[in-house]
Amino acid sequence: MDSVSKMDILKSYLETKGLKSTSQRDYIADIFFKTNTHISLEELLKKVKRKNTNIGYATVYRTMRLLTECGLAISRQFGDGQTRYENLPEDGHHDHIICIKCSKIAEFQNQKIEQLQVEAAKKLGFTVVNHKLELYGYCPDCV
Amino acid sequence: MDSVSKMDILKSYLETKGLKSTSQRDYIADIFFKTNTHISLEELLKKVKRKNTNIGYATVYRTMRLLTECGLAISRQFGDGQTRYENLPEDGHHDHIICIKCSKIAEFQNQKIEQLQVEAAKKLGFTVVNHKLELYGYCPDCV
DNA sequence: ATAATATTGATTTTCATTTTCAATTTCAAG
DNA sequence: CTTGAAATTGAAAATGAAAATCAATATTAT
Repeated sequence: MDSVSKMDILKSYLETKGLKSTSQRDYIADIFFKTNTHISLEELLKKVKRKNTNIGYATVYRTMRLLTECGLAISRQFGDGQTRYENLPEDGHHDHIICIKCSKIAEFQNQKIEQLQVEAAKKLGFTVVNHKLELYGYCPDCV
Repeated sequence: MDSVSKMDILKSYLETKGLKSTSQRDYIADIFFKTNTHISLEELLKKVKRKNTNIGYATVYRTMRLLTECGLAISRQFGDGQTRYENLPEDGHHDHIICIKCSKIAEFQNQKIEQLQVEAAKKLGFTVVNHKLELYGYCPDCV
């Protein structure tokens, strides 16, 4: 199972840093690994509190920093003043389109674009490993 | 001259919004259009104050919001807690491909990709104003 | 020139993030 | 199974960039 191996990566990271394993960290990480969106700390805390009322904001904050440090989470800022954390997608890649007025984020996939990227890179002698594509504009509500 | 036409775009935008043209806005925009980096408000304010001590932080802030709204600036957050503004490149748009080994940066343009982006956005009801595309991979020397 | 309206800039407010600290928990060694 | 050093927790306070406020000022159409 995927979340198991992610948990193992976390455990290894803690060990090498001389940090301790705690029920709070495990719980927060487990919830996060099951998310599929760009989740903010508030949102994650809310999810966590549903079953575990005692966990505080600071612990979620610190756990997400750890996950980011060991590469299990990607912290992103889309311009709405909130840091959001992205769980590593198990399968495919997606790109983002961000509203420059209300900061709404939509995702899309386009195989043709990915293919053209590889071709454009090849023309310059580059081999593409990874990419980041963000479109900025107006969402349907803000046009 | 390019900065003239950018200034024209700004002027048109102000007009359609019923906003007024002021010496501060013109001055800030002019300075910004000459930048080549990802500049923060603090940095821009500092540049602006060199010749025009009376302009305040708030005005720079508001001017950059305007420039962002009309697509003349791109606001970015790299994770250091500061918003930075990127000036649109003078000679049309280009994307970047970055070598993950030696950090060499090459630029490319691809009209077809841009077109597909607009289409992908339209499917979601978005109107694209600008975009950021970064490819990461190996350059010819590092393959 | 006037009046209506927008802008300015110093300041304050807001709010997400980060730090602090006393109480608690973990874990390796005895 | 203890013990104790060291890390963790969570509530609360501090931080600081971004956004809002407001009286004074500037702009623009008439």
